[in-house]
Amino acid sequence: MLARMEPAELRFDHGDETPERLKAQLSRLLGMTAGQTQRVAADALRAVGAHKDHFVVLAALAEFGPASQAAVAGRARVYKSDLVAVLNELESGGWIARTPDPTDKRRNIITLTAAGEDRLAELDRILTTVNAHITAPLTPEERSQLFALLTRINTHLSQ
Amino acid sequence: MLARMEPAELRFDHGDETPERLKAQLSRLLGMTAGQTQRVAADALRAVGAHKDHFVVLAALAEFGPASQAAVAGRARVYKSDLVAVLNELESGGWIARTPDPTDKRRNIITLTAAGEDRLAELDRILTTVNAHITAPLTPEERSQLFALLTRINTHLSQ
DNA sequence: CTTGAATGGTTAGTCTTACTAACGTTGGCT
DNA sequence: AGCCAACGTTAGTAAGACTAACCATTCAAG
Repeated sequence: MLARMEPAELRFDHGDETPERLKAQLSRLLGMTAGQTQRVAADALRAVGAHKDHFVVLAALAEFGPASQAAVAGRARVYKSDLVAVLNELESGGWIARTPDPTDKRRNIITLTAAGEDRLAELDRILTTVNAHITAPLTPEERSQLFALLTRINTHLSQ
Repeated sequence: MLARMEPAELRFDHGDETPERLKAQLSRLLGMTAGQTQRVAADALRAVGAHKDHFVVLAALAEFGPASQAAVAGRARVYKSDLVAVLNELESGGWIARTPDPTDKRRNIITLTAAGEDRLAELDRILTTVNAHITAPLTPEERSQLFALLTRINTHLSQ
């Protein structure tokens, strides 16, 4: 039969081999497709030594300016405990600077460096390509349809 | 500010607090929405002491009949190493039986019990409810639209 | 036949990601 | 002065996805 076990293809439908009940589950289709896209995105970012938190944190800094780690954590939706490692990596890449806040000694001020802006542009470009690849089989209208449908579900499930 | 850190709301758009660049990423929207639905599904299943592999394995047995663990692993898309624990749980619930195959001493034959059919029906009912809840804000046409769009992407990303 | 390769079930372990808890320092409030 | 909350940091948990290796058995090829 087919008992090979490579990294698990996230193909939703394997035809005769897939139980019909599974083919009825939207949450399964959604999960597997999300898994595919995250794999593509993660691979593309890993190829340049980054991962998604790098992008998210750099974007938050670029759009809102220098901020404390707590503020960045809130905007980037990254746990403050996990942010520490991310900032360490970004700092050793020279993409951000971490300086103590003179007006509040508990805080660090995180600032995006010039190199950091370049890095963000690079990651942004990579992810734009990824998104284009993902939605390749869809027309522009279908893409915004999909975006709108997912947004409505997301909003709904956020109460 | 908003530095609260409960289980991370997977809301895609937090308005002013969300960097625009993130709002452009379909893969992020997809991932967060999938995360929401999986959380809802997992919670509902956990409430009756199950998780998604239980459903998937029971469904494979119901639709394809008794089979070896290897065959079940292939159909349910569960790693054979992880299947062991799943079958242990299902067995101690009385939902499946694991008997040695007389014609091939390497194999076990997994059969669904009558109680297992009931269990499958229960889990199926739960997940149907979950899917209805997830897609509550959509019209029936929109649901099949979403299903079709995701299917096309999924197929495309499976090569 | 016999021997080597492949299969089946199992155990163990890795890696990653999401998430929680606690701690020392500092600051705001009264 | 005293207390509580916020800040950054460290450590650790829990679950999921995945790999590797093992033994018993079966299969295929010479």
